[in-house]
Amino acid sequence: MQPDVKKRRSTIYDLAELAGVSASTVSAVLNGNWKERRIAEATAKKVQRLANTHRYTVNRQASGLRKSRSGLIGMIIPMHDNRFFSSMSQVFERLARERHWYPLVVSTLRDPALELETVRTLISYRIEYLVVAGATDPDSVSRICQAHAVAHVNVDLPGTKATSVVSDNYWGAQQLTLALIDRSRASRSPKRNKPYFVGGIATDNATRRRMEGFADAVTARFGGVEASQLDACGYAAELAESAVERLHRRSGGLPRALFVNSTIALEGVVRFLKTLPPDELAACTFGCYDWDPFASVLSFPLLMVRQNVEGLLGEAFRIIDTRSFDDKRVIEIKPELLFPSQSGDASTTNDAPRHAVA
Amino acid sequence: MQPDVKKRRSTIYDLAELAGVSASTVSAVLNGNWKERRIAEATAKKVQRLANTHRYTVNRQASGLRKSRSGLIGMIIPMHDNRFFSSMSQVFERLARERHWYPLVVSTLRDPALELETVRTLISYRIEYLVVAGATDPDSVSRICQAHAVAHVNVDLPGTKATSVVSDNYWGAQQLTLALIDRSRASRSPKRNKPYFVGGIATDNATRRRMEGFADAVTARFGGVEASQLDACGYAAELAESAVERLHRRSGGLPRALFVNSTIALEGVVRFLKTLPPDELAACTFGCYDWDPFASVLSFPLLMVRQNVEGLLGEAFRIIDTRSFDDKRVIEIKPELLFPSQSGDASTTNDAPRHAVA
DNA sequence: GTGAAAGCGCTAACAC
DNA sequence: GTGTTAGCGCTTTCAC
Repeated sequence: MQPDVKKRRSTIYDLAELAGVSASTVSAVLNGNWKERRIAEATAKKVQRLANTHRYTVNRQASGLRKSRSGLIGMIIPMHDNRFFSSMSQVFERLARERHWYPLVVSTLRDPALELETVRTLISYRIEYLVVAGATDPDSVSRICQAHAVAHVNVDLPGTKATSVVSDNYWGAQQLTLALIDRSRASRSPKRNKPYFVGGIATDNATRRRMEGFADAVTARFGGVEASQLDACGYAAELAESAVERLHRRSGGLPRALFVNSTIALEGVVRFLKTLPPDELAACTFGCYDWDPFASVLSFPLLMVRQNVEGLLGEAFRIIDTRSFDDKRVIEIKPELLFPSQSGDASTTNDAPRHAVA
Repeated sequence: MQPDVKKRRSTIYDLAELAGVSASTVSAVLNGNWKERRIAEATAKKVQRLANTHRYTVNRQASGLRKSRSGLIGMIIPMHDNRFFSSMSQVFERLARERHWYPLVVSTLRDPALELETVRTLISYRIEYLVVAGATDPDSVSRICQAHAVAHVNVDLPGTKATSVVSDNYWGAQQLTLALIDRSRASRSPKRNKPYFVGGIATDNATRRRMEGFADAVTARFGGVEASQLDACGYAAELAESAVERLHRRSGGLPRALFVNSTIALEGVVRFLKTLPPDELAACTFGCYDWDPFASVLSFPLLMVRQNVEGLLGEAFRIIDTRSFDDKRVIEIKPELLFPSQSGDASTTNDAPRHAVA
């Protein structure tokens, strides 16, 4: 098939024979510990030269087996095709490489069975650490890892059987809400003179914490909050679209401030807003608990909250570095609040479609 | 550290001892080939039970070493944090799993040195196949792979030393341009009565092919095209922003149709468009050679081209499946043209921020 | 119907 | 300054 292929990949034995030395000498040279073994520089040079010309690469299956170390660190995520998790992958790789570990990122599609199977396979490849990000069932993953003595950390979604690092959703929602209120203009209509929250699922931990942050911020500014101000209508764009349409109809206009609980919900909201006359939008201040570079070029100003991916994974690696796996604490990392002027800043760094550049 | 850990992971020898059989029997049972070996059903059952209770998992470093097979298939991409490549990862994983290969996706940050080092490391883990996606230097990667007899395919950016699968940029640009023209309204001003192309870098293969497609489509409809209609101003949003601003000033308004060469350029274009009165936008038909769900909720209709990720990788796997690595052909895959109504369809499936769901 | 033994490629303790 | 040797955990051939 492939041209120029050598029948067999060369091994340290091949090199040893060619160099007229033993395999252990070759091994020492190639592992860089030949000085301790006080191998002659000439021998070392000769072996290195041979390794280069014969394009030798160590077989890490073999060396890993021998050393009972693989050099691998794994991370499972629900999916690659998502802004948040793909930036997790990017940061994870960097942090792993800084530590001379080889990063393995695999998605599990929010399928509990695939999640466990994937973890088992990663373990069978003898990963040394595992980051469990956004898992549907972190505790089952923990059970498997514990049975195989694999150190691990939960990220984004907490579990009870390992240390977890999650976003501080309460704080983020509170800050976003306060900023929205402080930038909004009062309305003469009492129904419209208050902020509203839309999107998400009330039984989700994250949505619940955000609703709490929202409610507390509203109470701090207005002395109270009503149930009708929060509509955890689900994440789908269509649901958010009709939720805001309903709100608009009920209140006779847009409220003074609107807290949208995700970019996907925001898509629906924007679809509805497009049906309104532009000056109506000016009466309302908009915020989104999520970040998207494109959202910053919408026709109205938008406050956004961006999860602190560096912070989340930085903390996860700190736990790994210091081996404090068994605190079983939940560590919260504050997200960032982005104001309209800065919301698009980061977009230039990542999405340039240089993939099609020759 | 971790609680409940057993000091040593169990091996087939442990199971063999517990079951009172030999390691080879255990191996046969766990590999599912005990019927051929005519091992007693009772023995098999007993071994399987023991394997379960002791949470045995095969050591794939060891079995891979012995079988000289790893079960691993690798893919390198420039980065995870990008719509196109993250969806490549997603599709790649699915296609690999369908074939019972374990997928390894690693990013190389468009760093030629990291690219080669990553490939070498993947090879040292004994991947059996490699998909080289969007590489800066595919031919150097090919040389390494060939030296180690690793079968591989280029995707997105072509090379000369292995079969390549790329997007049909010419066709996509041509279709987008024709659709733009046919949906646009004539302008009384001659300067404005023609389509313009903005964004990208003229020396990039992809941009060049798109410019050719654009030019041919314009020529087909208008009988000719002028150099001033194409401005490969670069990918950055700011560059596209000022390019369109310039065009607008020069022509005394927007042209009848505008072809924007990437979503990042589109961001800049939108930023400029926001400075115009809304009715000016109605005079122009907009298209973007790239896809983003958020772009579909902009205040004006937008045609988009989406790369056919399934098609690209489907073809790459077909090449692997049929072992036709050495055609060294460049296979072109047609992208999809999305009209305003359908442009947002796919957004609901992927980006739901369920990552923060408990 | 099952076991013994060799060996995949490498590392590291020990020998000299 | 370098070689010998054992063994990591597994698969597979051959033996009985």
